[in-house]
Amino acid sequence: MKSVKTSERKVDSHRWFSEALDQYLAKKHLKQTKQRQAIVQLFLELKTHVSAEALRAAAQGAGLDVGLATIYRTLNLLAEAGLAEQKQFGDGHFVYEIVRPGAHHDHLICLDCGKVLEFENAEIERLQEKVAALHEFRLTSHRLDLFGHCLKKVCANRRD
Amino acid sequence: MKSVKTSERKVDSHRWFSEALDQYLAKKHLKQTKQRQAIVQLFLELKTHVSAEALRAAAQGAGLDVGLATIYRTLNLLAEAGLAEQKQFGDGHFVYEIVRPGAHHDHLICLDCGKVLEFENAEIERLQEKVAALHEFRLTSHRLDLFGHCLKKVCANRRD
DNA sequence: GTGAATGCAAACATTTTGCAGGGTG
DNA sequence: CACCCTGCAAAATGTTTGCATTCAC
Repeated sequence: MKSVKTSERKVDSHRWFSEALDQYLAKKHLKQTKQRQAIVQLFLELKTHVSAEALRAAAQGAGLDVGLATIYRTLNLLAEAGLAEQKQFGDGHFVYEIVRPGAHHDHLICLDCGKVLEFENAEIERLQEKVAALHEFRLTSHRLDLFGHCLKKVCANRRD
Repeated sequence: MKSVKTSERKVDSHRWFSEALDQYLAKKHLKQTKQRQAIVQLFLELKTHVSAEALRAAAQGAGLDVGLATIYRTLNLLAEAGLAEQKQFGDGHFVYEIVRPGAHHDHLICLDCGKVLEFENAEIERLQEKVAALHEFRLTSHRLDLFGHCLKKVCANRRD
């Protein structure tokens, strides 16, 4: 069994996404376009908590000129396809995040440097189900954000 | 030891809030006004997850004509004073909630009828601290929202 | 009487929508 | 060649701000 080259493996790690998208587009009789591909590509590269503005900036940096409206439309499309999730942290604007099937995580946010770490905790999730059952709820999703200060030296604006 | 009358007890249950606000206003050399008192009163009566719009409607229902700007300014004042918290559930607009000292709770939100239940779970909070410690974070706050469908008959739009 | 609060309207920031023209299946 | 997609600009939404007037201390 031979190992694949790094460049190929990187492509592979995104392939499932493109395939899932193609499938969705076909099912809905929607079309593949240059802009859509570019946005998706950039979205996959930036990979975490991307805002529409950040994507537009990235697109311009890559020499592409994509309208903001198209970016919003594409992100909403991805959200409808279940491939991305719209989130909002403290302030009032949206960021988008790739949804990997079966992979859920929560967030740990540094109030000093704005860094966002992801974590998973099965026990917390189990307790959430317990709480929901107690109140006669059937859970479909949840959001858990922990806010605080990261104590590492790397924090750009640490207060000590 | 005599029991107080219900009406008195209700006033009492809000008194700490008004006193804390008075104290804050005095400290900051700010003023007490008719509108501020009215908004705070309505806020306390509506008590959970109030939007600026809802407060304006309540004010109009009570015969008062308060500008939306004043409502926003008052709510932001309460937030600065640490007496209210600005939150956002799924959609992109703010709701405000009274902060009782030392009383924290999380939310259970029905996606069908929009109802919001509050709950507390000490064990989940303990696990959060554990997660934070693991990543070298000092927590200052958190947000946990559970989304789902309430299974009770009372849900206005239940899907079954 | 000084400085803060109000109401209105205009400004703002972010996201959505309508429309004419261009591109994809 | 039908229909979707794009880009632009205008609209919509929710919140904030500037300014003249009114009000609380």
